[in-house]
Amino acid sequence: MLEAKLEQAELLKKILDAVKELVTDANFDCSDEGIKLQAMDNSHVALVSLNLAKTGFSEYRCDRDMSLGVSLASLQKIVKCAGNNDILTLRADESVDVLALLFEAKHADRVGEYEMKLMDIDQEHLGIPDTVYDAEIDLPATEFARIIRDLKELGESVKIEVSKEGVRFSADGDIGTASVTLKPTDKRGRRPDSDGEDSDEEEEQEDDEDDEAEEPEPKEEEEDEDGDVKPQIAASGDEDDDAPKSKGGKKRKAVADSEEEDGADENGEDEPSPKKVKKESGKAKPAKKEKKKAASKKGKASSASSKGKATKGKKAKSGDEEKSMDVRINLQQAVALTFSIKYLSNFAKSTPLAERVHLHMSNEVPLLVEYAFEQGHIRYYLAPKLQDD
Amino acid sequence: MLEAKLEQAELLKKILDAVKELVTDANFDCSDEGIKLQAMDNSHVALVSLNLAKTGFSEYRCDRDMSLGVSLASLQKIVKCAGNNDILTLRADESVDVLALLFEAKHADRVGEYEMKLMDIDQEHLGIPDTVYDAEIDLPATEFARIIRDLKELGESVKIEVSKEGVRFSADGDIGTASVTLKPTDKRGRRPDSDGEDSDEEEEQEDDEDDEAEEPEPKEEEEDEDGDVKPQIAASGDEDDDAPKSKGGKKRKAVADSEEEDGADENGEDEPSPKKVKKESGKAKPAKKEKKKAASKKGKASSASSKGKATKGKKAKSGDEEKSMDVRINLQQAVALTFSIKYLSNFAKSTPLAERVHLHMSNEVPLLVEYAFEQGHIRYYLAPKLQDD
DNA sequence: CAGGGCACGT
DNA sequence: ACGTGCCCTG
Repeated sequence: MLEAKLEQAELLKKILDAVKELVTDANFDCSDEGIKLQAMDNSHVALVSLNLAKTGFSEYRCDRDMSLGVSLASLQKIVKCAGNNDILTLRADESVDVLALLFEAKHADRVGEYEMKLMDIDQEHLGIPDTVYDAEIDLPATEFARIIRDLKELGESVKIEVSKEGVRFSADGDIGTASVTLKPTDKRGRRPDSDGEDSDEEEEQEDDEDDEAEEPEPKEEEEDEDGDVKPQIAASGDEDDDAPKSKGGKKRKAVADSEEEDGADENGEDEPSPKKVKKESGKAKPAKKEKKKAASKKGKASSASSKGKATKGKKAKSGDEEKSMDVRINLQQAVALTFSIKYLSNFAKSTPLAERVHLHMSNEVPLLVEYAFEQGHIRYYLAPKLQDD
Repeated sequence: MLEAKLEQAELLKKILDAVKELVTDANFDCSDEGIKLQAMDNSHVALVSLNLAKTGFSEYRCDRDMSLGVSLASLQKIVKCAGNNDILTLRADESVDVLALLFEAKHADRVGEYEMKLMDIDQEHLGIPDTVYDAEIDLPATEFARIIRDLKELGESVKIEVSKEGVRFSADGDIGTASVTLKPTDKRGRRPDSDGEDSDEEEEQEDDEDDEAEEPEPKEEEEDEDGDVKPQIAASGDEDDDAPKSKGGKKRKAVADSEEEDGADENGEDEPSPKKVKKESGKAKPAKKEKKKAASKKGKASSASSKGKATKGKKAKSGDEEKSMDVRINLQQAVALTFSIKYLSNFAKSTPLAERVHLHMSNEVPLLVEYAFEQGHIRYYLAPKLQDD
């Protein structure tokens, strides 16, 4: 029996928008860790890996591992029936032949119940090799999307070159050549913008304990970002992509942290309670509600924007890194790889899911493009083209 | 070697939007005067003449005249990769087989470098005959666009009739007939602020100072407007690029005259126009405020205003008249001509480039439609249809 | 001014 | 699916 409650149906909408063109049918693998989806794209060139952590749900229960074979198009049709701010509950029983979806408007008095037939999909669960990446680039997702969109006009392949000086995306085609160069923002983790906001909140220390102090370090905030994070990121990219083991501090903090803290503060409330209100002031999740009214019309927005501000309380750094326009490059070794723009363009459809995107590259190895969000992440892998000239 | 820097990439975007449907490939003729483009439209019916003055660039250098054969579609693709506010630099070396474009975001750290292959286009450089136009109409570009757009729905041809009373655009087709009449705004530039939309040509009875009686002014203004003001309208069309030859002759009235007047305003008048001075003062004072308000509401406004000073550097008043919603008609002789709406509709794509458009007409002679902006202008020429019934 | 949503049309 | 135009918001 699976029962998972998502506070905002919008998340699922965005995920489906992001992935549906790459993958039309896939298994949602549910375990007590959360829900994962892993699949090759239809042309078997790229790999998509979605992870929704248990902690990303306001309620989560999965008695037994189960694989739900879903037609993404069908699921999308149904999910579109939910309001962006509806509370979405997924439910499946042992039979695994049907997925029930429940949409509840926040103000109640409107309930949608849907059932979707499931299908059998034989899933080739390919392990993703552990890789230590030579270059990691952390940039605004919109910037990445823009570059890819632009270059797509001129050619079919992008060459991505990373060096100390910056990242250079280039393409050429019939009409000419193009290149866009991004210079890294100041090396240090310093964020140029006003981090003042985050200060207002409570314990930044808290995260330490969550982290398990795997990395003993004094000034975690900036450090982890620039310094120690990269190995972790790579590590987390292993086959089960988010193995609970030694996950990167950064992600964990952003997600688990907030959740746990939530519970801690209020003694593990799973559901909305009056007290929550108080917490909300500081919390990320709550903030969304506020947003909602504003967002109601727009439909989108809330998550990302609220994140930046609302999240700040906890990991100041996490909030910051999410919102800034910085370009960060972490480089072990210069890298130059060529990829099919078409796929990158598809990956970029995940832009609405996160403020920033992380590119991980090593020569000769598939590129990893990651969009991390509060409840989990989407990762894409794409093998480079051979001719890197 | 050509190197030209445009402060706002947006200008080039707009130009390409405006022209690309009429002309798909054309030579950009670069000289130390600036950059010009002249071409027949694809069906060889209309003529397009673009002029970007050297002074329109924040930096301009052209050692040697050169003709860059450009595919406008390709150029547009590339220019779309620039942000509207990016600084755009065009560069071409002697080889003239490639045009380099550099886009720099104002805040830096993002640089786009593009190269476009050039082509050989044998250009028939047709001289544009000097013409003294019998009728000149100066009206808001949006108004013109609106009329053309509306009439296009009903027929394929527009008849444009200009008389003392105003301009009348009419068309007819299967479903019926249509006509829009614009009455010239009150002589001295009075403008009713209350005009609702551009759509309706308001037949204001504002002959008097209805707007703001606050300004009691001598009648002479009106007359002089009628009498000698028209030259001013012409004046806004700067010295002509298109027909550099013998402007002296017939053109003198429309063009040369205006030039002189320019000077006249500043110092002494070359030609008798005693009232002129007075007129200016009159104009300047009363209506100004109102107009401004109206313009702001429209939203576009500002940009073109600069033209006034850049182009002519005349009085402040000129700036004012540029942004107003006034319709000015300068008439030597009544004119009635018929044109293909399709072309006018294409010309109207230049609307984003300027607040106002100037129509110059004489019987039996091609219509000249001009959009003047800070950095230069675009002119279109279109021969009338024969049946002027 | 830029970005994002939305409805539209190709 | 994608590009476009329009409107609104930050």
